[in-house]
This record gives sequence, structure tokens and C-alpha cells, in this order.
Amino acid sequence: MPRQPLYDRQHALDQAVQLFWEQGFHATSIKDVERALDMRPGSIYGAFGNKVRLFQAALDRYAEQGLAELDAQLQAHASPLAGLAAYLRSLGGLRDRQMPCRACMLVKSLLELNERDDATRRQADQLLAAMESRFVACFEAARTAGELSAAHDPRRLGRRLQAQVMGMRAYAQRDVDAAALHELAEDMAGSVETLRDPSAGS
Amino acid sequence: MPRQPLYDRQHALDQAVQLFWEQGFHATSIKDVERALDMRPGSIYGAFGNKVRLFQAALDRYAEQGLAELDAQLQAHASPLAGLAAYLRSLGGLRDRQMPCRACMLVKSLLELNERDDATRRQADQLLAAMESRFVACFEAARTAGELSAAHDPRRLGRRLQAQVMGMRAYAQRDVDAAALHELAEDMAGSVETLRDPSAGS
DNA sequence: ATCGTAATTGAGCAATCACTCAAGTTAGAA
DNA sequence: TTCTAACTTGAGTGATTGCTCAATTACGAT
Repeated sequence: MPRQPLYDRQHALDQAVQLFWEQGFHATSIKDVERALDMRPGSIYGAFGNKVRLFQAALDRYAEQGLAELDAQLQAHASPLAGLAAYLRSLGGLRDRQMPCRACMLVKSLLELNERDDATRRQADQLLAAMESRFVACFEAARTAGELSAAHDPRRLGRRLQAQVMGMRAYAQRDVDAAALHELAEDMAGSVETLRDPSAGS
Repeated sequence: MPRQPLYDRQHALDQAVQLFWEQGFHATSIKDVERALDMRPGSIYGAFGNKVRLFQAALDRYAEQGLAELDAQLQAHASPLAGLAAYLRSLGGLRDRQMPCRACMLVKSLLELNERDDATRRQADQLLAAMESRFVACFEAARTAGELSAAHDPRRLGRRLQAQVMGMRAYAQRDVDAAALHELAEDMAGSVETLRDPSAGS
């Protein structure tokens, strides 16, 4: 074992997430990556293979953190529906703190990449599917807990929730003020809370 | 008047819309444009200036057609709310016929472009704002017609509707089957119809 | 038919793209 | 300390980028 890399792989990946999230895949050059990661081309290619594989690794890392954020909101609330509503309301603050980008990196990638970058687009799709199935599982838990009437289809609700989140975060990318975004999030959170079965206890 | 151009400017612009809509701005090269428009570089630059201005002209044309589609749905229905619901349901068929792309070109541009292409991103934002104000005007018409209770805020409803449309069309870009998209559209259309004031006539 | 003007052509520009690799550097094993 | 294998460096690869322009073509007015 003659030598270990100088760079911190995790930290480098975080910088890559920030860069690609903000600029997208095609608008980001290797020169940009060199600056952001403070690494020379040889090291970058030695560590990550090529631009596509670096982007894919960044996508995975981004999705991992996104799922963790959702889980954090869900665990902070005893009721699944309340957790989802809280998650939606937290997205209303997207314009409050400063971020690399307001829109979801998975959605940005899904819309930017075409069949020429098929494998990467499929990856973004699968990561979004994982997010959606988390939503579905949440609605299923709400149903078994009696929060949700049996008339509702958890898969349909999960699908609709994901579409709403995609929409809110794309909307957040527009040049609107923070208050409007909070109102939008409030409206969407309210529609989730309205699902609560009035005949349910607690 | 010594000579008129051989190309049909309107037709060329339609080809450009199709190409940029499908591939996005950065992933489309002038070579691609030459092929799609069947024009040589000199003619392209003589007619449209440069790549950015061609893209901007394509954005305008796309938005013009998108607004026309919305207006067609609205005029086909006497009630504003029914018109909006029909519009949402029509978006459920995005995966049925073949198209250049299912997601909205304005949203794709808004998410793809960063501050380096600031003017173009602003243009996409303004075109989206025009679409949103059409939604708002529609809800206002519904309120004066007595379809909508005075408790609802048309601006908030318009904002939410736009976010939902953005979400549904981004979702349509995912690898899901057509039936799921119809269900999603049906759910969203239903939520618009639910706004109808039960104490209203007709 | 002739002319004048504008549209068209396509070879080719400098700049940038993703990427390579030989040379130099460094840390751990012996 | 010496050796060795992996990491780092940065000049440089060929391909592609958006774009230009002198030469050519073709239409409409005369």
C-alpha cells in the first residue's frame, strides 16, 4: 500500500453535486469541475472514470440526501399524513435559505437528458421511482393506521404527491417571491391533511 | 427586390421548436440545427442571428402555440372551471400520441438554463408568467360567474394550477405507462371541479 | 437579355470540449 | 534507508463547438 489519495472523496462528491445541481450536466465543463473540486484532470479521471460516471455518482449522492431529508420529516411526526404535510411545508422555504438550486436535481436531469444519455436518464428515473414508493408506503401506513379511508388508493396518492412536489420545486425555480412559495406549499400541505378520515380517532 | 429566401421561415421555426424542445439548448449543436432545418450555417445565421436568438424565437413560438391550446379548451366549454378541468384531462393523454417531448419546453428551459444564459431564462419565466395569469383570469371569471365561492383567492388558485401542470408534465417525462398519467390527470381535474360552489346554479 | 442585390454555400476560423499520459511526487512496506 | 506502487500534475491529444466570409447562385426589376 504505497500511497493514499490526498483528496477527500466524499467532500469532492459533495462539491460535484453542488456544481451539477446548479448548472446541469451539459452546461458544466470539466474545467468547471477542476475548479470546484480543486483537482487536476488526471486525478478526476483516476477517481471517477469520466464525466458521465462522476455525474451519476453525484446523482446517487443527491438522492440519498433527499431521501434522508424526507425520512427526517416523517420520523419527527407520529402520523404519516402529518409527516407528509410537514415535508411539503418545509419545501415552501426553498427560497428562504440560499441553495445551489431550488428545483430537484433528479427532475432537472430527467428533463435535460435525452436518449443520447439514456443510462443516466434511466438512473434519474429510478431514483425518482424510489422517492415515489416512499410516498406510497407512507399513504399505506396511514391507511393501516386508520388515518386514511379505505376508498383512497395509496399508489395514486403517492403518484399525485410526487407530481406535486416536482411541480412546486420547478415553480420555485421561477422568479417569484418567497411568500408566494409558502402559500403554494401551504395549499398543497392542506390538501394532504384534508385526506384525513373524519371518522378516525386521535 | 432582387431575391426572396428559399426557406419558409415559419416552417423552419417549427422544426427548431421540435429540435430544441426534444434535446434542450445545450445538448443541441448547430450541426443538429443544420440537419433539422435543412439549412447551411450562413443561411441560419443570416435568418436568425445566432444560436441563442434562434432558441429564443423557438421559445416564443412554442409558448404562442401552448396558449392557443389552452384557449381552445377554454372556449370549448361554457364554464371556466369545466374548461380548466378539460385542459388538465387533455394533458393526461401526453403519452398517447407521439410528441417531441412530454414535458413543457418552458419548464425544461427554466431548469436547464442558469445565470450564464440569464436573458433566455428570464424569457422562459415571463412566458410562464403569462400562462399563469391566464389561469388566474380564468378563476376570476369563475368567481364573477358564481361558480367559485368568494372565499377562494384566484391568484393562489392560478399559482397552484400552474405548479400542478408543471408537475404533471414533468412526471409525464418519467418512464410510466399511459394509464398512470390519465389517472393523475383525472385526480388533478377532479380537484379543480371540487372547487365549484355547491350553492351555485346551473 | 442584362444587371444589381440579396440569399446561399461550404470550407475553415479560433476556442473549447472531454480526455490522455509520460514524468514527477509521495507515502507505506521491507 | 531503499524500493515500489499508487497518486498528482499539466501540457497536449483529436474532435467538436459556435460562427464567419469570400465566392457563387438566382431572382426581380429594368
